[in-house]
Amino acid sequence: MRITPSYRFLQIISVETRGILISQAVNNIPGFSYEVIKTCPVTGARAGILTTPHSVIETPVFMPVGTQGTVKSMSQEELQDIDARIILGNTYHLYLRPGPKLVAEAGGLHGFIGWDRSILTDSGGFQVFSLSDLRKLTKDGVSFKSHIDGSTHHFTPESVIEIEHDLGADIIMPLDECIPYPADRDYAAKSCRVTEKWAARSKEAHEKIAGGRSVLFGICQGSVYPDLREKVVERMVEMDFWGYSIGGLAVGEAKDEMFDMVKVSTEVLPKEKPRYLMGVGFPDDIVEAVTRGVDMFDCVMPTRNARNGTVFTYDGKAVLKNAHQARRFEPIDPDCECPVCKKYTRAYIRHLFQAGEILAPRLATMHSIYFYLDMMRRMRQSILDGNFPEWREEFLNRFRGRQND
RNA sequence: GUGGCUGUAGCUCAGCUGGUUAGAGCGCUAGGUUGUGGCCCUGGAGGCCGUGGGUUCAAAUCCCAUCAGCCACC
Repeated sequence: MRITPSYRFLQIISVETRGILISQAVNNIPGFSYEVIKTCPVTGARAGILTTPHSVIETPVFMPVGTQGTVKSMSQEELQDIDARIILGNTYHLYLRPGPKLVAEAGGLHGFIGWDRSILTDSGGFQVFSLSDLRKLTKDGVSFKSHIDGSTHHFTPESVIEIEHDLGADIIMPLDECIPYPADRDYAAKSCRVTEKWAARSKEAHEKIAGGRSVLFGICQGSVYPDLREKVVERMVEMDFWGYSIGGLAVGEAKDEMFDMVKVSTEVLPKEKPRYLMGVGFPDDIVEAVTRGVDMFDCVMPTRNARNGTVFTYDGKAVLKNAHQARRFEPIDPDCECPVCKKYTRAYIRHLFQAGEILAPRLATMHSIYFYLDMMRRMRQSILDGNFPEWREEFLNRFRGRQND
C-alpha cells in the first residue's frame, strides 16, 4: 500500500493523542483538550497541544482562512499535504450561502467540504460590522443587509450559536460587536458591555444546543484602552470560556498599541487556556504576539497577498509580479521545502501572474501558507528547545532586515 | 480609377463651433492590503495628435497636398 502524507499524519495523531488523554478531564468536554507543554521563562511564549475530535494541533498555530468553506485556490488534499491541522470557516458567509441547514444535511462542514481535521468558525461579527451595507443594533442582536443580494437578516447570539452548531465546527466564536478605529472611550466601553452580554447569552445557548460537540471561546474587546481591555478580560474569565480570543486589533492602530493591548490581555488570561489573536497578521506581528503569550492566529495575509502576487519568506516579502523577477530562474526561496519551491521558479510564476493564469495565485498561496506553517513549527521548536529569545531575534532581524526581492 | 470614412499613449477610443500643461478605460510599472467580496485603493512612466505645407496672436481642431487602412461603386 502506498503511504500518503495524510496516512503518515494519522499515525502521528494516534501517538500524540495517547500522551494527552490524561489532561482532558481538566477541560471537561470529552474529545477536546488543551495543555501548555512549555513556557519560555524570559518572554512568556508558550508551546502547547490543543486537541479536538478531528486533529491534534500543536501551538502556537497559524490557521489558514477558508471563509467560504475553502482556503481560496487550495484543495483540501493540498492543505493536508503541507500539514495544516486546522482551518477557519466563516459564519456570516456560509449562513448567506449555501446556508447552515444545507451544510448540516451534508454532514456539517467536515463532510461538506471533505476536510477531516479541525475547523474553527468565526461568528460573522466582524463581517456584519465591516461588510454588510446596513447594520443596526437591536436589543436582542443585530440586523444587517447581505452584501450578496441586499436582503435583510438578523443575528442574535443564540441564532449564531445555532448556525455554528449546524456548520459543525470544532471551535466556535460568539457574536461580538466590532467597532471601528479610532473609537472614543465611551463608545468603546458601551460596545464592550454589549459584547459581554452577548457572550453570556452565547455561552448559555451553547451549553443548551451544542451538546459537547464543540467548544466556545469568549472574545475580548476594548479598542486601545488598556484599563478597558483589562476589565473586559476579567469579566470574560469570570464567565469561564473554554478559550479566549483577543479581538478588535490590527484595525489601524499603531503596532506598539496593538502589542500593548495583547500584553494586558494575556497577563490577565488564565494560563491553562488557549489564547487566540483574531485576524493577525504579518509574520513578524505573529512572532511578537507569541512573545506575549498568544497561542492561535488566523489572517488573510498569506492567502490574499499571494493572490495579489506577493509571497512571504524568511528574508521578508517577495513581490513576484515585479518586473525584475522576469529572468529569475530560481525558486521563491531555495531553502524552502514546499512543493512550489521544489519545482517552480520566480520567473515562471511571474509569467503566470502576467498572463492572468489561475495557477499563479495557487502556487503563490501554497508557498505562503507553507511558510506560515513552517515558521510556526520552527518557533514552537525553539520554545521547546529553550532558545526562543535567540530564535526570535534572529528571525526578526532577518525578516525585517531586508526585502527579499 | 471614382466617391466616402478613419488615422490622437502599447491597445480601444474621447477631445474636433480654434484658446491653460491633450484626456479616459485597459495594459505596463511601483506602493498598499491584518476575524477575505479572487476585490479594491493610491502613485508613476508613456503622445512631434500619420506626414508636409498653409491660414491665424494661437491649430489635435480650419484649408491644401500626400501617405496608410477600411467601405462602396466602376
